[in-house]
Amino acid sequence: MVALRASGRRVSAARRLVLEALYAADEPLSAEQIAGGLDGRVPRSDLASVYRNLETLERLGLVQHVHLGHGAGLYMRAGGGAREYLVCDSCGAHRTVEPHALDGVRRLIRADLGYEARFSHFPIVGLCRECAAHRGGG
Amino acid sequence: MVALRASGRRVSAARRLVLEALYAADEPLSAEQIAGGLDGRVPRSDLASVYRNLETLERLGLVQHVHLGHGAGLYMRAGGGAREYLVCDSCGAHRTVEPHALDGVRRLIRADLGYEARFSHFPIVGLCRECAAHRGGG
DNA sequence: ATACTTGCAAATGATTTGCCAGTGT
DNA sequence: ACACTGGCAAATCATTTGCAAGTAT
Repeated sequence: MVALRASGRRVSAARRLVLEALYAADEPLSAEQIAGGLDGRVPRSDLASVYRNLETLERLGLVQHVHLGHGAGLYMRAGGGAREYLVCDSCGAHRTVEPHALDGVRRLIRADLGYEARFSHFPIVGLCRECAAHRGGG
Repeated sequence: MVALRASGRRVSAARRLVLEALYAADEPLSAEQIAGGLDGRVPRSDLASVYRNLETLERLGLVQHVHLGHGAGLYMRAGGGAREYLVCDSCGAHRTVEPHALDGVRRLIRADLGYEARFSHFPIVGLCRECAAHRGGG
């Protein structure tokens, strides 16, 4: 909230709603879930406003989003609670890992390719151990 | 084409168009580019048909697609000519690498996380060497 | 001849934009 | 008071689907 005020933006009810939803969730949420419109509930904020606010908050570095597959983007708080994702191409399962679990991988990518890799926007896609065992290379 | 016939599908002009476009291109193409409708040209095949054919060809393993950012999916031939992608979050540049350039990374991911990673559907996103040098961690 | 395919139109899903009324500071 | 915001409707973009007519085998 401080960051919002500092940037000259206002702290409105709709923005509170977005931030509270993201801080309460232990999974990344779609814009529609954040609006409150899923599970047959009546949306507590307009979808368009949610998207606008997510964009604002993302620009301020308070929020980030991932694309786990072909569906809607999923939003989560940035910083402390952020996770990185692995999704299985075969069974569709997705699993989160703490950022430091990928530190070695990032280091190797930096050494091999000169890239400072982030796995926060797109997940690492592949075969999980079980599916790889069952189907081999795919 | 052989694979098409073998699967009971037909070899139509529209399918030839898709495959020829993908084999001729040295960059992955959007469905719209494949249809021929970009650059003010008149499409030579309907977009819906292109999408249907891309899906068919992808299911047969002849084609694959990537999402380099938020825009349309980009299609390329699978197998021999396929590349993997690195995109820079900061300058937007994207660069392709031969699949084996990521073998070491894949090996490490297998060892650390038990995943058989593929970087063919989503790129590795991060900061390229230049942007990392200019802006640090981001 | 028959099942697979196409083009065209309309539907869908996600996200964005225009506009005017409402509200935080 | 005034610029920033929210809600609502309509627009946009990428992709999918229904259907009748066309075509590869």
